[in-house]
Amino acid sequence: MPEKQYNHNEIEMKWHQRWENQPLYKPEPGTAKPKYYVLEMLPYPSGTLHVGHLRNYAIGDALARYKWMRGYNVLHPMGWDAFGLPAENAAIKNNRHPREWTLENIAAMKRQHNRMGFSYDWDLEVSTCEPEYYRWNQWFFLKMLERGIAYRKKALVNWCPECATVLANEQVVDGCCWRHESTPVIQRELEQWFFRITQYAEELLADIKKLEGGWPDRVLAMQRNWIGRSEGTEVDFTLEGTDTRIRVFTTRVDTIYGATAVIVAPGHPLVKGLVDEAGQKQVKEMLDAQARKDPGDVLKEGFFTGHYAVNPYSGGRVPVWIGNFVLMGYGTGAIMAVPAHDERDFEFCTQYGIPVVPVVRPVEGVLGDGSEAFGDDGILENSGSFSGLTSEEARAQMNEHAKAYGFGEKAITFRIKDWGVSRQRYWGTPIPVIHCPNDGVVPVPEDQLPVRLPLNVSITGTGQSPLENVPEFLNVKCPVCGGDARRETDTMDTFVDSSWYFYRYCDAQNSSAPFDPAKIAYWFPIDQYIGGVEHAILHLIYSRFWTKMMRDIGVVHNDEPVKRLFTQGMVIKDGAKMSKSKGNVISADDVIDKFGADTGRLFELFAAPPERDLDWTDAGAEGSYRFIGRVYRFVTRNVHRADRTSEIHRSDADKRVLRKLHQTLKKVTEDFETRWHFNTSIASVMELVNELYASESELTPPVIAEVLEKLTLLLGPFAPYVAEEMWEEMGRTGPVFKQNWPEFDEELAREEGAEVVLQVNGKVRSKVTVAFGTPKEELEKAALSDDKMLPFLAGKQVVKIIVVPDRLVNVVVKG
RNA sequence: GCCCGGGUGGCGAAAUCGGCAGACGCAAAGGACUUAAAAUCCUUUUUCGCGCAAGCGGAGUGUGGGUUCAAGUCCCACCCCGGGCACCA
Repeated sequence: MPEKQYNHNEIEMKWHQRWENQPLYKPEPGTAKPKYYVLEMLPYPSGTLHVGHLRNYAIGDALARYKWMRGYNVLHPMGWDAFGLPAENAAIKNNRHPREWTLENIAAMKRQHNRMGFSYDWDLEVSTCEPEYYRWNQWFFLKMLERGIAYRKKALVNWCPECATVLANEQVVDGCCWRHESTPVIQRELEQWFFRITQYAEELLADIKKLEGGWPDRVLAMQRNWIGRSEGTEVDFTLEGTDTRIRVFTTRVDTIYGATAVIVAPGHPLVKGLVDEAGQKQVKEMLDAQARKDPGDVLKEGFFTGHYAVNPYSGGRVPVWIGNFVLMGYGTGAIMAVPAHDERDFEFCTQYGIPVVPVVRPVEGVLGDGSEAFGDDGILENSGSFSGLTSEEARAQMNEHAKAYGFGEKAITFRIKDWGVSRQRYWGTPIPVIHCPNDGVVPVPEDQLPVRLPLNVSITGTGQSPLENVPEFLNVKCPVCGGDARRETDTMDTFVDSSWYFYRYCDAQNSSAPFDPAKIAYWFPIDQYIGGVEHAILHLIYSRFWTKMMRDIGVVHNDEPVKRLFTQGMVIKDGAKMSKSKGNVISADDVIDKFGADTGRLFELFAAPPERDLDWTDAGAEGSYRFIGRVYRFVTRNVHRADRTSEIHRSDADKRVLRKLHQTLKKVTEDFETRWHFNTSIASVMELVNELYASESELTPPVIAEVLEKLTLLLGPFAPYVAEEMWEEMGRTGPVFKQNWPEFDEELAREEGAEVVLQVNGKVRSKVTVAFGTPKEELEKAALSDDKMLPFLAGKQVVKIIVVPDRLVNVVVKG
């Protein structure tokens, strides 16, 4: 029978058409099978998928298919995050309504994903731009409002002039908006909605322990860093001649006798009362400069207020300064300056002639001899009754002291701040409250949810929320008093959407609750989440918070949403990250047209281990294409020879091929179970195919039958279209991923004999093949009498012989 | 500055527990098939030295030390690249 040439288009279109519009598989809740929830991070519908996305899904889908073949009950859903800004921008540009634009793009992306051959259950599709999704965002909002987790306050917030909206701290990158990397963020004082994520800071930090092993260390380190817990002391300095207290936060209360100034942030509430008009001006300039947060070194600047404060421990009198390097958003917004023991304070104080007073002597050395290092602990001196204590003892005692005398206490400070969720955009879930002149902030009653976005809105991109201009939306009756009231026009950050979308997947059609808790209890936590590292402190910290919040509300029972996280590497082109501005984006569509989805997927798994960055090269992809063609031709020209029932004794080639086959099965299975180094899995399948080509003519029918079947199953998770086609060529029916994963036979996989390396002083000189388990003495004897070994042993004294059975003999000689 | 990764042929990489460094692929060169080209198949390919050759020998995993019979792998110090955080008191 002649071989068939591999034509990716023909094969993929045929199966694509058969599979389209029907779920490839459906999860079966309630079976005895173990469950496996695998999920890739969801894309937003910009309409272009590139090979970076393809890689993300290729990893997830290979895993889903493998788990399915291993008999797991797999949940592998897909949905769409309707990111606000791209939708709004595109809508403005194309003069379209954002929601229409989004839905259209979602449809296009769905077709693309289908064409890539991914095994999603499309009945579970969730789009976060749908009113039904808004409903449950709003429902959660109201629950949080009841519990004080959602609250409103006037605050200095980050504002991106380009987006014309507020940004969360997590969305400010190098002082600029995360979407507009060259637009500096400015500070504005606005009335805003927040989620009290700080209430969970302690737990978010502590529970990182539960994620260790399942999440990459890098991500956990970033989260720890971001949460930024530090233990210290809050101490009140009294403003001289008044009762006013200036509270400072320090982690080094043991150095307080060396405090030679109190420095407050320019944004500190006390500043107004401390400085004159000229000073106010300076403060304002400082604030603006601080808001720009220019990356790099900012010069420390400040000025003396003319006031003094009293150190509660020493009774000493220190000047009160205003300093641009003190941040209102951290600690208490005021510090004590200890120039002898803090590098930053030193820099500031020496500049303005503020004295430097060392009070902690290093364990070795004399105080004031220059040996005291800035940050180091030591022994206290010149510190009143605390002198002589170690820094650690002193901190403990001084904390007690402050508490006893009522001027301070031990304090824990976090770097993470509450999550500002207000956005002045059209897009996003409307915040479900009403402002009434009589009743204040009134929640929208639950039975009136969802508050929908109006469709007759004009998107101008001028910066003001477009909702302000829609009277039908804006003007409502107060649910309490029935009088005229105003609807809230802020919408929620779309990171709210992505914080819990994976819960909704478990019960996507539920119209009476966000989801059925019983279904969550079955599927959660997510067994494997796959995505880019760029969400380490955005999406991944928000969704951890959201899970804990939902647990406290009582709708879920798990503490963490994701058991294992995998962060795949980026796809690089010509040494640079793909981006539109560089013009080096490889679109997934182009790859599929040229090489096919199978080749694209296979190459991306083969070219590098999945966690590492990977260089896209067309030449490399061609190699994977050739490989698929090589397999396909082998299968089609040999399929007629396959005969499982014929009884022919095995040739040497049979034995070789069977051994290689079972070694490959073992290797691929182990890679799936442990490391996910699919590059080596695929390399071993290539080795198998090379062996098949070398032995082709000598193979007997039963071995051909076994090898064709198992080779096809092996390729199923990586190249599903061609696997399906070959399965059909073999006269088999039913989707490949519904077959059982082929088990390997340890006996067949074993080499006939052990190849033992013979070394002299650690250098390989010869090799011998022996039966497995050959005793040490015999190996020694073989080594000492081996032809190639003899020249290196002649005239030398044998000092020692190391024997590792079945592996190696090392003869150590001297002289 | 602090915290994570990483550094191996011309290139992407492999070596999973301290035991043959460079699997597999790309690129390159040569050959077979072909009127020819493409496609395909086969061979060679870390590097240096010796040899007509099969082969033989030396060096080699960022640098310098160390542990060990044996180090890409473990320990110490350093250099370089990538990423994250950074007046966080």
